[in-house]
Amino acid sequence: MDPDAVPPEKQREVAEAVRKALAKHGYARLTTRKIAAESEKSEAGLYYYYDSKDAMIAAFLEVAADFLARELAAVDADDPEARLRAACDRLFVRRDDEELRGVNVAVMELLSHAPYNEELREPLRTLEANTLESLAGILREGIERGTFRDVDPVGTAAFLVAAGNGATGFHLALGMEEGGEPLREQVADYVDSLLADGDRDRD
Amino acid sequence: MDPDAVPPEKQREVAEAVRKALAKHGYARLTTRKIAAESEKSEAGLYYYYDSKDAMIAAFLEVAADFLARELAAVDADDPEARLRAACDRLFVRRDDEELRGVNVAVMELLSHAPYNEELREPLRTLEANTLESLAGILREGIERGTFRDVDPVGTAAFLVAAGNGATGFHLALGMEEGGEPLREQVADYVDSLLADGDRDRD
DNA sequence: GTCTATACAGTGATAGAC
DNA sequence: GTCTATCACTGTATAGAC
Repeated sequence: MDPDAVPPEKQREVAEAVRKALAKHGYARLTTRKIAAESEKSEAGLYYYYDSKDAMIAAFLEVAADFLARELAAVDADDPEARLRAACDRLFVRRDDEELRGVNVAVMELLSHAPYNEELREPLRTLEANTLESLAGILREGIERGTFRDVDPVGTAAFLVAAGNGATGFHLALGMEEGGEPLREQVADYVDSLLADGDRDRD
Repeated sequence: MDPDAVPPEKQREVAEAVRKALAKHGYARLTTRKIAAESEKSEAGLYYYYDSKDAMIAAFLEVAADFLARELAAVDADDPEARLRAACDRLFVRRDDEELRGVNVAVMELLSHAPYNEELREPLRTLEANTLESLAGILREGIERGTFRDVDPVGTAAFLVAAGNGATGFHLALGMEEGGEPLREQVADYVDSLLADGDRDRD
């Protein structure tokens, strides 16, 4: 079936099953059987809506991207500095947040496999590009208002996204505890370094 | 066979075959047949030295960790700032470096799968811990000498490692071009922000 | 639409010849 | 030590009943 023809309710169901299966087994060990086990449907039932396993995963990525975009957009502070800090807070996922943790690690595994899987590459790019653009937008506004120094908004946003993704691998996937609760201090420090000179207070 | 009993020459051969196979197919699609195809041996030949596919991958990780550790230690500048910049240069792999690119993306994929694979977790932790300790050592020395501000060496090193890993996923695996050649400007800027106040020059 | 049953290819790993 | 042949199993995807 054409992915766009799948009823939204069914897409959400499949995406949720894929999410649970990924959190339990990881992408490299993901099978259609395991997806079905997390769903109300049988394997064949899943194939009624999706033509392949990859299509099911792509459906999950689409839902995840929407979710993340909504979360980043929901920060309603007016101050660009506060908005950037809130966005970072969301990007650097806490160890105890079971659900986000599973999703973020799964996205990292899919992302690392993107060079070998054309079908998943585009949805992953979209997800990352959304996040990047959210941060870049906040930075752009802050630069205009004089809150931030005159940095490259997109490059700086990319640096933060990369650090967030890497922290997911380092702290959540590998379980490395170095640097305490995922780099919150370092991120705060980095955001400090972006502030316009007048606004900066460092001890 | 006990992994420690494998002759070093044979381990290097298998590790090299695993590296090539990973670069071509990624971890999720890695098979013992594909490893054998990149080696001079047959599948059964590989099993003479290693008891399982995971053991072959662990052998690759061990070799990769040694290689990376040697490269980071080889930076022979005396100045901590120069050493940190050289280490970052190595951590943020360039798009055109085919070989390192393959290795780094492969390590990222394995790392993201670590929660689901006990056998690979420890070698991966060792690899990352080595890198972390290299950077932390440089930072510690620089702080003592007054080159760097009094930051947390391990936390700061973790932030840099995370950013480097994330950049691998973002730029090398996904092929996102945002921020130009993998974040070199942003990294340089971040290192600037670590310099002790007296040493800093910003425009 | 959803199921059970199944086709058919490929998987990790082993046996046994050389 | 290294090979060819092979095993038992699991993988994705489809057929056809309901």
